[in-house]
Amino acid sequence: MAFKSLAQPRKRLADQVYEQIMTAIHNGDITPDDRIVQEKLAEDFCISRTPVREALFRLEQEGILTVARRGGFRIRQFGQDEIRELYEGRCAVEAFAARMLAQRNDKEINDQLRQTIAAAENLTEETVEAYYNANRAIHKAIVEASANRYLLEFFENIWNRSSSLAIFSTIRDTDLSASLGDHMSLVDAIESGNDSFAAEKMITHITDGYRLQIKDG
Amino acid sequence: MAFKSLAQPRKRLADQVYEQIMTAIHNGDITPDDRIVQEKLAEDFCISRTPVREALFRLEQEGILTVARRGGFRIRQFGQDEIRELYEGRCAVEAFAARMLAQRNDKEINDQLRQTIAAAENLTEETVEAYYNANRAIHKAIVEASANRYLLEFFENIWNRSSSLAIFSTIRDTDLSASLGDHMSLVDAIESGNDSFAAEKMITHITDGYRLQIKDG
DNA sequence: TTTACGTATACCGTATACAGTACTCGATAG
DNA sequence: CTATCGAGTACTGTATACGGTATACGTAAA
Repeated sequence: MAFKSLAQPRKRLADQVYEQIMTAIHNGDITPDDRIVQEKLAEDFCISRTPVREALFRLEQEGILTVARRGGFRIRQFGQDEIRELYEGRCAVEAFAARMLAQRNDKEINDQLRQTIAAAENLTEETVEAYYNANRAIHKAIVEASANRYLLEFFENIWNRSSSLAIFSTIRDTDLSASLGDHMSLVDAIESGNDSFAAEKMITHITDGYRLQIKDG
Repeated sequence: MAFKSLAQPRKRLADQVYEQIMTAIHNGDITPDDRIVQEKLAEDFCISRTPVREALFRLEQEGILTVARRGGFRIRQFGQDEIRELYEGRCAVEAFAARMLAQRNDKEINDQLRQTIAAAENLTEETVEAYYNANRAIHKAIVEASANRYLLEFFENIWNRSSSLAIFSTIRDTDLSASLGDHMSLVDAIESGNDSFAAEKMITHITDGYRLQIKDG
């Protein structure tokens, strides 16, 4: 007798609300101008305010929403300073991941990374959205390979904040190919086994992306 | 007419509960064996379950509490793997802070750091607790000096998890002086202006602490 | 027309109520 | 004595109710 377990862990409504808002932000269904109000949202979802409340607070704590005056929340906006700091945060996390990978220098992992990069860079459509997703997937793969749950947590923390503005993807089409092509050389650096070199390669890679970003804005 | 503003921003009960639990954990008033139950806690505080609930979820999200079976929460325990990963997380964050400081190489900041370190290392009592606080203060000062809110956020995130076990302070008395003395050389490294060197110096400093930690456990 | 003020309302925080789920533990059958 | 079942209970998640605070808005005075 082999039944599939249907015990779903923690099926709380708040989680679903959280997800829905997250994707709504990602799709642009919620813009930075919109004011998100507990009561209104609860009514839309046809549930009570309690779970909505919980989801909103979580999103606030993660820096995705911010309290609006007149009550309610808004999508958090970023000034140039904060964007720079986000990139610096990325450097800290991802450079150390690269460093760890270089120290380990595991052929299997490196090959796997190459495959992931190749697959991700093979864009079916050349939109900014597609580029963003590919770029994020590649960088996430690197952090995941480092096998450190905190690095991964911080990675997601940083990138999730950008979902509203797609901060890390505001790059003109002309720059796409150049930036994408650089990823393989990250693995080259890792494969050298020189951990400092790998870390610095990652930093310059991210910093290059930042330069394109500010040149655009 | 000059009255003091009594508008207190966001004076929610949940925040107070959060703080209380946090310090209770820090003081050891809540041990990892204790099971924290919403109803019970609400009764202790003489408030309803709603704000307690909110505080507990926040503590869970921050990785300080974890759901216990039979309901309720308990203090999150760490295996050796997770402790190593915490130290790696520290390396990522603090090494990059050191790197940024070396790049800036601002005499005023460096001098300020030296002063902070000297003040913190001047322990009035030679307890592990005192050592922990001094060490944390010093490292926090470095990250604060980097002036990056995300690095600081991650720093707090990591260190707060350790408050239960005081993970980062389980060092025998004999090692205290050695480990404390090393902090000034961190500033030396920053002052060299060589950013990679500063980063690596921080990594070895933290790794040394980790070695002491595992030798102890 | 502008300013001051009172009232309505929008929204929130907290308390309470209710229903469902998972564990405990004792009783009963083997 | 061990295993199975069922009632009780321990907690939770969600809904609802209530009171308070800040904003919006209309009205009257200058």
